Amino acid sequence: MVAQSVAKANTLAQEKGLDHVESLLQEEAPHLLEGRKKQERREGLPPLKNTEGKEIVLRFAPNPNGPLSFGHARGVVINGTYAHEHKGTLILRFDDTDTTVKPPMLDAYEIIPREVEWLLGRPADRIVLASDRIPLYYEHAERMLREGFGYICQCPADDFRTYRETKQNCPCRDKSVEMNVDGWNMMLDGTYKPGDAVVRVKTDMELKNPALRDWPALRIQDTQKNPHPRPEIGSTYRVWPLLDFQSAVEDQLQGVTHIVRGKDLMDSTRKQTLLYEHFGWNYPETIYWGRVKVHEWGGFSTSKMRASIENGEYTGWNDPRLPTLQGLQLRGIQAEALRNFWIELGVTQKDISVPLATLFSHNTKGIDDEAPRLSFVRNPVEVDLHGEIPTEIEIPVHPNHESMGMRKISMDRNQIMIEREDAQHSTYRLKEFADIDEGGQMGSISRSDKRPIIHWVSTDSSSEATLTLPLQENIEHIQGRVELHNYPVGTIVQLERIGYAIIREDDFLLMHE
RNA sequence: GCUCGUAUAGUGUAGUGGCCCAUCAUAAAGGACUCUCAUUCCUUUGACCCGGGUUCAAAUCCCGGUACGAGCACCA
Repeated sequence: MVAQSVAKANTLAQEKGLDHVESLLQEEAPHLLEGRKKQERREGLPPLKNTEGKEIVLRFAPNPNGPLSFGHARGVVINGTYAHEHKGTLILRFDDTDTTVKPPMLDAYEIIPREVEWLLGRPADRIVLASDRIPLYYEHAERMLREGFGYICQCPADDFRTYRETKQNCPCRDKSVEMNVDGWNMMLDGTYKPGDAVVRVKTDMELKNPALRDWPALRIQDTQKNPHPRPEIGSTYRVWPLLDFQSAVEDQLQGVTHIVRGKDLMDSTRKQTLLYEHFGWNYPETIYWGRVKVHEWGGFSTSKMRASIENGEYTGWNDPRLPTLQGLQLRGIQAEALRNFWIELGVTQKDISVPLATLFSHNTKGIDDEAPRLSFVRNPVEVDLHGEIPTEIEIPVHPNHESMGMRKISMDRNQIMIEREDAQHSTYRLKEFADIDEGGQMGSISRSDKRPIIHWVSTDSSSEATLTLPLQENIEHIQGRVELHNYPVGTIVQLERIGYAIIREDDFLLMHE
């Protein structure tokens, strides 16, 4: 029956078109047509679930062990954009609870908020430092012990690994509340040394996912040897929460409603959800993104970069070869380009690899209209001109915007410089000036044929200059001549037929084509 | 090994059972405009991982395979 009617409808649609069927339906059963509107392509970020009737709170939580990098920008942009779209709150939280493996960098506490503001065009709504909130985490740890869903484990890490793998309960698991409280105090007062004891969350050793079995929540660090870099914290605390515990408790304390994080933290979500169940809390709505690799950059990590900078491989965090926000900023990448780039990639869980060209194309859109044109001649060759050479030539600053005025070029010496490669041509046209015939003989002022158009500088109106190309591993410097200008350092210009570049103290830094 | 996740044009992305011989961007190729290899505009090329199943109907749901990635740290 159904099959027959559907077949009939389909033939009808094929013969007379879909519109015909629709009009028939319109007459016979208009209610079926509702909600059948052609779906528009979704723009921007996927909608957040579960947003009704509450103030939306998101957070971006980096380890302040260095300035922000390209990858961090995703966290800032996605969380910041969601917060903005929902008129909600963006928290910038420093997860600075490790003083040994990835110790925080003091400067980062100042730098990161500025970088977030640059990237979003507005500051984070609230800044939270985990290291300021240790007593709060202690309170929750104690509650965990008193209510029996946490315990002090004194097994060596290796032993516990075996228990986890073989689904055996660790002997410490059955300690009484009193023993656990005693153990906790011994962790706090220094009786236990780093490695002697940890606080674990009691989950279930039979859990299918080994990562979730009685996971560690707090441990002891030697803060005499490795003090926290913040002077006000220093060696104050010996017991420190691990990420999963600190983050989970802090999200609850801050009223975080939505978490957007990398899918490498999926098991963290599960661990933390188990903890939330113990506490009787509701875990925030969580979405994930996959790994992003940039084709041109290998695997940089903050700690690796820090080491490479310290041993002199790079000039600093703002080295243009580095995928740091500072490096990118120095290369003339606009915050808006970064925002558009990350929003376009969205929040899929796919692991992706993107070419830098995608970022550059966003950047070009933002800078082209305002970038004055300038001629830079690489490997210059002198050419003496003959004929009736005007003493001054005017060229527009920007071909699409007359309002940006003219560049005046003085030709007193009748000598120009062109690129060695262009000098191969026997005849050519000097852009915005005149045709040149063999031997530097000046020809027609108006364009007379299809000879190649090349850029050039007047020897009088140009100066020595260096163009710097930041490549993957090394930096290339090209000597040349640039036409005289008085743009300040930091101006983004377009070097004709080369690409966009940013003016620095001593050179031009090529950004991209 | 155990556990979890993802698979749509070269690269990203839209799509949640009929609107889809599949969207948009970027890249590539060609063209228009232009005294730049820029900008802008136009055109073309190009994809649902494989195999089963469910269904009248599958990119979409289910199962299996394959590939890739992640977690199993007293790092974040």
